[in-house]
Amino acid sequence: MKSSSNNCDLKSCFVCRNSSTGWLPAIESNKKNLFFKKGQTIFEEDMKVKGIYFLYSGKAKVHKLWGPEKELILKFAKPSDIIGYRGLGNEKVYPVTATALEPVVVCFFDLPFFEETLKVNNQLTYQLMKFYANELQEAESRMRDLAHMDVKGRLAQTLLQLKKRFGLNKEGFINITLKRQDIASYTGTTYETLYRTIIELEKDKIIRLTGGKIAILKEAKLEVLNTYKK
Amino acid sequence: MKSSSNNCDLKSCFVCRNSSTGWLPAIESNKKNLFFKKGQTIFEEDMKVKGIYFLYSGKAKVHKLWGPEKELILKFAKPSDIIGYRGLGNEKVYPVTATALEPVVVCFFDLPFFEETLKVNNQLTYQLMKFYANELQEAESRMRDLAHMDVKGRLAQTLLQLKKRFGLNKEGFINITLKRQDIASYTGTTYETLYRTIIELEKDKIIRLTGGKIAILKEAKLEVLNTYKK
DNA sequence: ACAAAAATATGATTTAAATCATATAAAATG
DNA sequence: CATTTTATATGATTTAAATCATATTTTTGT
Repeated sequence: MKSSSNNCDLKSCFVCRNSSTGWLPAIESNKKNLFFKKGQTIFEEDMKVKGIYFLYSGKAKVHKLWGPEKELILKFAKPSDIIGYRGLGNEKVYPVTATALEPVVVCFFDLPFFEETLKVNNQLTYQLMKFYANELQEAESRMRDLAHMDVKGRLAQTLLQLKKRFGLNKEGFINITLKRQDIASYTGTTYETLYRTIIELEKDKIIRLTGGKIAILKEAKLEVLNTYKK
Repeated sequence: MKSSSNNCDLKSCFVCRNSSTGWLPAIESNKKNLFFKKGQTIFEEDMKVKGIYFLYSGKAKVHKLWGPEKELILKFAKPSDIIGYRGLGNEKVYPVTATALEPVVVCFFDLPFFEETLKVNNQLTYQLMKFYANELQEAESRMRDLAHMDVKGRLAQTLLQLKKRFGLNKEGFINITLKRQDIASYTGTTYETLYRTIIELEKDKIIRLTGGKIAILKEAKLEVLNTYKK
């Protein structure tokens, strides 16, 4: 993990977009750019919160552990996403781990500076509140789905969300490469069950799998799977 | 549902506690007290957001539907709790339903007034942001548990949370009366499975069940059940 | 380039929990 | 108060998904 400070453009991330122009120099001089390679931990569950991170380039996963060998992935993050914000509640430790899925550059603000920034940028606080409200709604929807929807439906949802979030490349494949295990951990199932289910979707020509990439062939069918039925 | 306007004390709810004293008269003249009887819907999933509610007296459940006959209960609310705040994101419809579990009085602010209140009370916005951050952490923990913890562990957690949230009465029973179905819907399981599991805890003398009330006899055992094991 | 480690691929088996079915008790309602 | 509705209680059966086991392919580190 190297460190530098001239990288982020002061335009794209959540803080920069929602702070007053007068505050940008303060951001400029307080931000730190950090570099992580694939597989490296950006911050870790139960560690003391040091600050807040913004993804500048690369992709990462935000996950919660369950015992030594299970996890639930909460979020796949892409450039300009906030990560570490979950640590802003009353607890002073991160409730999640963030791991780089590819080489990653983040923009980091330590907690004192970030709290200062919130204090002098009410608009930022307001937007952050709204952001949390949306995240909460999403989390609660997924809670309901984990409780009641079957794996196939949840996998359909995962694929639709990935498409929405990461878009498609020129060949029409979803623009992120994930291990099967990570897809399983996001969907809330085991590797084996995920494997069988995804193969089933492929056999039914609803999706196409090539070299770790996924293309959605029949989006409408995924939408149906993702809905209450019977 | 009757309506009045002199009921809430301008002290206990989240908005009153976090607004400047100068703003209290505005709150006074804009709040509406609404009355609901047991079983009545306070607001409903997919309905246009009208405003934000604070429980003044009584208890309520906040739940999300799954098809016509399943649901997941997200929250049991008690006096001074905010409900309806989940509607503050980008969507203009409530993502959840709120239903009175007993006779309920709520304090209601319409959305324009509430947004105005946020604008002139930065401290309130900041506290609300923190509140959301905590709710999000809780929701994500429960997500992980729904994905990986068994019903017995989740029931243990439910009971511990209910105790923490509603306290005990003089006889040492948790201060809320719930139908088995509601406990099941909160725990994320079916009535039958909940029934068998709760009876098992009773047989093991970990809890005591009398007249719809629940007493925790061996809290430590519930804590253990609620943890990763094996 | 090669060994070791990680990821994928699948079949077989087990298990937790959902579903189905039905009886009884308690509560709400005209 | 009688009746309909709602909640509780339990046994039997089915099913989805986890677990176990193992072979093959692909990556990665040295």
